[in-house]
Amino acid sequence: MVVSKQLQTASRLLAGDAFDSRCASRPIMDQVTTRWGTLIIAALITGPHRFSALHQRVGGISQKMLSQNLKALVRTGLVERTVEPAVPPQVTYSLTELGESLAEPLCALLGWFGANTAAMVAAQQRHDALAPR
Amino acid sequence: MVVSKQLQTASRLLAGDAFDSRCASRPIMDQVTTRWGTLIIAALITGPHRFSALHQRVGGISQKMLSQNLKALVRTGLVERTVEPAVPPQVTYSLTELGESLAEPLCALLGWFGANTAAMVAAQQRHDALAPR
DNA sequence: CGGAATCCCCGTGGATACTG
DNA sequence: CAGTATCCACGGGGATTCCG
Repeated sequence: MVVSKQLQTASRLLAGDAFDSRCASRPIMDQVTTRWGTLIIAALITGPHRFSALHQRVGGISQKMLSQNLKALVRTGLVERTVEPAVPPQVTYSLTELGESLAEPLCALLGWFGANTAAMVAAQQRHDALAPR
Repeated sequence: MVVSKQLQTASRLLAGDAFDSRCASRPIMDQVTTRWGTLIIAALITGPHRFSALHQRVGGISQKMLSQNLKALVRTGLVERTVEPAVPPQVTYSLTELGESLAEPLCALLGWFGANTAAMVAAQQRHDALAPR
């Protein structure tokens, strides 16, 4: 494979990092790559969203998980929370610069999933057919 | 932002997909982006690995989780399991072509984490300093 | 509207021990 | 060596209710 060349170098950069269980990136990675983190970031790419807008957009998430994840993302500096004093209260979430820079590779990943999900589902079915029960 | 242009189009491709809670990609994404999935794939980029090698390399993972994740990844068609008849038994795991194509965007993401973890940790500390307790 | 708080359940995931 | 099996604890995460 041609790609493996670049990939090997890329992975070596991480060898002493991400694979170490006591690495600082672990908890952060967990937070972002967790089920909802990815989708929330992705949802914010198109621009600022209000709480309820996100709630609808992400689909399937509970308010609890949404607010929880948002808080964590704000803390990590990926998302910015903006409160506009008004009645009723109006809160807007948007990506910080850091968050936008994350969105790039993240989008690539999501794009890959969009393109290859069908193949993977097929693989699963093939696999299940061979190993009944 | 200049990037937001491309990102918007990219995310729109997913709008009807990944954000729908009943989308087929959800469970698969969960499986890959789960805590260990990412690292296992990444570990396999440098080439085939045996079970125990992976166990050491990933660092912090239990055999249970490793074998469990590997089984799932094999089922999804991302990883191939090769048994060489020998005593003692010798099993090797390697990426399939599909798995390698996934590794590309995944590596980009891991690379981003490697480069930006420091900034995020700093952001967290800043945040925590402001909100005592 | 945008959450915080409480309750509760079930799955994830670790430790340990056993098998082929 | 490469797993599988069993037990068990913790916390992720959903539903509901209440607050500013």
